[in-house]
Amino acid sequence: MHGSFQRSTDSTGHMVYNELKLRIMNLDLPPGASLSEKEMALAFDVSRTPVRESFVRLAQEGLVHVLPQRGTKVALIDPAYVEEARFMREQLEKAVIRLACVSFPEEQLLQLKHNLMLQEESMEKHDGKQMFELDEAFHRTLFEGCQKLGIWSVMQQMNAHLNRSRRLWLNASSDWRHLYKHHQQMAAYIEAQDGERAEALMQEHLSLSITDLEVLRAQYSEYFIPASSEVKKKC
Amino acid sequence: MHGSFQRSTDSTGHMVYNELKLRIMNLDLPPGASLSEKEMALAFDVSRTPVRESFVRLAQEGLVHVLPQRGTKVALIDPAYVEEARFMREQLEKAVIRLACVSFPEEQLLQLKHNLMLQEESMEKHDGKQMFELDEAFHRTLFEGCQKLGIWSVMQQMNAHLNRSRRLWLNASSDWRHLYKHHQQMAAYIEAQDGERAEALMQEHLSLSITDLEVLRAQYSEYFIPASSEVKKKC
DNA sequence: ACTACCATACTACCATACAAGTTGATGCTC
DNA sequence: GAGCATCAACTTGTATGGTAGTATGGTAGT
Repeated sequence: MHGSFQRSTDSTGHMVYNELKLRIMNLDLPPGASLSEKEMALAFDVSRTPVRESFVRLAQEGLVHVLPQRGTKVALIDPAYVEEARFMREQLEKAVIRLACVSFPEEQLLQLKHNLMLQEESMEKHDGKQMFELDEAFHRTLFEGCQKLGIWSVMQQMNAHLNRSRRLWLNASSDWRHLYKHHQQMAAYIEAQDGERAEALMQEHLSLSITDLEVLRAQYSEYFIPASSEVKKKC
Repeated sequence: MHGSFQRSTDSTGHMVYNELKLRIMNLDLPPGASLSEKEMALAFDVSRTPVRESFVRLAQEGLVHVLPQRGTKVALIDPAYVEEARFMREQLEKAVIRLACVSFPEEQLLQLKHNLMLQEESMEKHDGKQMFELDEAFHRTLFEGCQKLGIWSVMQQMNAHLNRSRRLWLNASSDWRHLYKHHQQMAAYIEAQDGERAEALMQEHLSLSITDLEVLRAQYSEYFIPASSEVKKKC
């Protein structure tokens, strides 16, 4: 899904797409930033065509908004979508970890444990960026072990809003050790096949994702869509 | 999401995209069918550029597969994805109808009842196509009432595989009256705020989606990805 | 009859040129 | 000076030509 099956580095178009997506998710291209086909074409030293292609892809994922004859902007973070994404993850991850507690392949279990080791290292180095990526990888492995990678893929799309706000959150302070302990215990519950406790833990774990959303909205107001109900979302 | 916020009929590219997507979901363009930028450009009497754009969009949604320098084909239905989509819908729709039983706007409730009336009419006319669309609209309204339309949108992407197989199913025989009764009872449970029964009913309702999947696979084998584990999916 | 090879007719990909619309500033009119 | 028209500098949208890679079918050689 999402073209993920195709080599991502094949064509120029895919390279530009991957690069832009990376920058957007890293907030290197902040929400609301103006893009331009021509400008990007110059920066990447390619023609407008592959750049335009990547814009189409990104627009399809809701990461940018193309305003005909007016310009292309990085999509603002929509608080409504952030909550929806959190809700979606909660339901799906609870169901998945329950499956994992019934049966989970050895290979992915080892991968989880290896991931946990790397998380320890990252915490010691206070490497927030890597910690974020390991967190992603951990949850992804859960879906992989349950043969639900397709669901993970489409979830990532809605996560575009949630993850960017989490990215802001980690810039502030984040209690990584707390999340790490959760992950560690999840792996233990899976091995012990304790679905009940695992599901409850997952719910608690994901609740932390947006606890401080209102704080973030106040601090980085220019990155979010105004809550006003009369303002259309397509800005 | 999915560019749904933009006028769908504005540019030539969007028109081509919408038209192709419609034909694919209606199985008018069957799984495995070969497309061609040039051919489509001639058929729609436009240049290759907007056609190419639409291919990129469709590829991003997993509806077509673009093989560089080889051609573009309508994606085969992946049985694994069909099951994943069913699982995903089950989890999310169960959660949503539970929310609906706590609080549900009057406007959407009326919409549900109106939809049910139309379903009766369609059944009398034995109009399977319209019945299918009304079914879609019914479930969509549930999400709308719970302010979870974003989730509905991304779910539609994974549903591309599930819905096409359901489309095959309705070509055979389908017990629409059974599904209608389910829908009717759901509305009743929502009004009575009986979340427990509503969730159970939803689970039963969605289980019917793929009961005969194996039969379909046998009957329309050329539309599905071979189950063989050694064959790569990217064909 | 069979195989290796090569020409041809496709394909998607990229670059470029042109068209159409929006925005904002500038200068003119009142 | 305030307001309006006009124009210039952007933007994305579309059309087209050329390029490289692939599959196919016919042909020459065995």
